Amino acid sequence: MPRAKITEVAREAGVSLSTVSRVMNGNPTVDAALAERVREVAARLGYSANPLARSLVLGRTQTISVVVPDLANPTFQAILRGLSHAASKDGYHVLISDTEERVEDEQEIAVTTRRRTDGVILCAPRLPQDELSALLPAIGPAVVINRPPQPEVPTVSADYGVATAGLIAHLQSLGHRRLAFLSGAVRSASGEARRRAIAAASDADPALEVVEISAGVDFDSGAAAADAVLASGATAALAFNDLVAMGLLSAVTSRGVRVPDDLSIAGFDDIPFSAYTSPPLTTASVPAADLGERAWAAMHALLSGGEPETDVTLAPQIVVRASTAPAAH
Amino acid sequence: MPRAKITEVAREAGVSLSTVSRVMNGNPTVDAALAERVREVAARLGYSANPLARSLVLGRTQTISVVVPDLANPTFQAILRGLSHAASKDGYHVLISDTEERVEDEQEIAVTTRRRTDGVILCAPRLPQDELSALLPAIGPAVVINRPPQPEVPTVSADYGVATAGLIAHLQSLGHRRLAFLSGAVRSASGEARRRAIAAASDADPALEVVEISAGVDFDSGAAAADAVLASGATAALAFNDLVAMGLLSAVTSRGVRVPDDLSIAGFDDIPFSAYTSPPLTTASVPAADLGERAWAAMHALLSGGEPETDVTLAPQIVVRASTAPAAH
DNA sequence: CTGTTAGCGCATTCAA
DNA sequence: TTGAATGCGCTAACAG
Repeated sequence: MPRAKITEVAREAGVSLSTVSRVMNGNPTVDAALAERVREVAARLGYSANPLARSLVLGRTQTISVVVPDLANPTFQAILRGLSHAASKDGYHVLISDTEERVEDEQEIAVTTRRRTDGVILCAPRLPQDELSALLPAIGPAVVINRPPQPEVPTVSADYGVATAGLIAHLQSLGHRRLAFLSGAVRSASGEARRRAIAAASDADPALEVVEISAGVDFDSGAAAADAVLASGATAALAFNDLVAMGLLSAVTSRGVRVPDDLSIAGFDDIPFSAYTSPPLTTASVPAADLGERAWAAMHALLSGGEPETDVTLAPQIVVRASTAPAAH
Repeated sequence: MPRAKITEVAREAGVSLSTVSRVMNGNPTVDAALAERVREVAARLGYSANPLARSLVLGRTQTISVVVPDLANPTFQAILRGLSHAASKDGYHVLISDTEERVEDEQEIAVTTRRRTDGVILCAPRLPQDELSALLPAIGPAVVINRPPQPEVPTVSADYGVATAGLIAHLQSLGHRRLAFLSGAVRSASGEARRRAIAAASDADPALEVVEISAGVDFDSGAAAADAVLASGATAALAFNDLVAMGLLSAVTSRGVRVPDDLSIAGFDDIPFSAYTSPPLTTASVPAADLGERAWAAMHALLSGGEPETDVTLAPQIVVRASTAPAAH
């Protein structure tokens, strides 16, 4: 597919290539008739400027990078979808990088991908803060998703703290006093937020007991934690996310434990299927697609010299479904 | 982040920029000692070649485009994941375009994104064949997913025909004689394959009756078709995909119909959640991530002058779970 | 083996 | 208003 170049259009239209360039970029300082002729020729030749050459000379690519830790995770899928949708509405393209949970590669991947784009939107929940701090200046403009506020860099996050508090309050109102918390990824940012909220709730109500059980972030690790949850004597479990909750739900059910009669289970995220488990899952609904959209909005502001909102926080909504019920006495 | 350029490295190392270029590209015709010095300086300055400039001069970007109709669809998510993983292993980046089901924009989106990359992998199940034929030459190298074999262009597909046949055979062996088929997207390629397989099965067994009920491709359209399915008198339903099956399952269950006792339901795809509905869904498991990987393999071959497999077909596997059972007498 | 030169395709000074 | 140069940063002929 040999595409027409600007010189051919210029020659065909009998003008210089600068004139063609001006016309194509809508520069009004071109004689109307001439401009029309150029447009005609360009249309006839199917010409449009080579984006690569344009990128090189203009110093911008109209493309941004999105770095996610795991494309298999429904939450990141939703973030990506919201992001992609919003960016394309503004005429931007999206280059995607899946780090596949290799935290040790995250920095290099981010830096590498950044060189091909105008900025990076980073989902790196497990990257240590000091490394993040070191990375950010190297990849700016950047927007960070689901991390605490960062200096100089806009942040867009769901508030896992209030989500946790809300879920705990819900469980307490149901009479639960002993909770199992399936902590997910070690040292993840949102994990810390959950932990702090739990500590606060414990402080506020001495009758509340929360036993932390370490688990992973996916379905299987939820299932694997079933015995530990059952052994803990908790009447309700707070899972790190819906995937974990579903794994736990599946595993305890197959052990003959009835949910929510014998054990209440709540998750985080409200991924698409959470409404259709049996019983449907009580969860804190994280507006992931919105997160993606807001992240783009911040990036767009950065890219166009505007003032981005610095630290956007979206409050998850507690969605009570059927996996939580009053504590058995 | 002003990055070091090749001229600075050259100056700093006291050599010409071509020497630096040679060293950076591993050209062996450079004196070992000199090369070492250059590498040292490059490392010290944190230099690496600007990919944009490289792309312009080399005529390749090390990036490919993936065009999907809907990023919210688990199947395309899985394809994308497999693709992204495979491509990144080969040092390629992935630019993603979600056409958001706007078939009328698919061609322009594909052409536009193609200009920024070295090729496009196209998921466009609903694009009419004549438009596809017209599009393909304009975006080559291209690989097409889930469409019939195309001239000149490698194709990677799941065989929805054998999947349909397998599911029907399964249902027949269970004693079902009257099936409801929830046809999904009008004029989709895989839809045609399903339809042909149904026709073949009907021809082969006159006792088999299949009533086609038109529905969409998502959960809601499955739910919306519930009444029609129930009214059809079918003892089993074949849904266009798992999403539709789940919608149907949910809706009929809430109407007091027991699945699978009163009605058997089967889907297509085996999306991650299909194993966890209640009852778990019988479905034809489409290896979506593999599809993505194979599509990349074909593209990679195209890009490196190799011979791609022309028409890869992956056979879905019938996964019998609990949503199908013997027909009630 | 190394340096010089010429583009890749375009936007943008600067003159005219 | 238009055209002729210059350069974005790099690779690859071509000489030496």
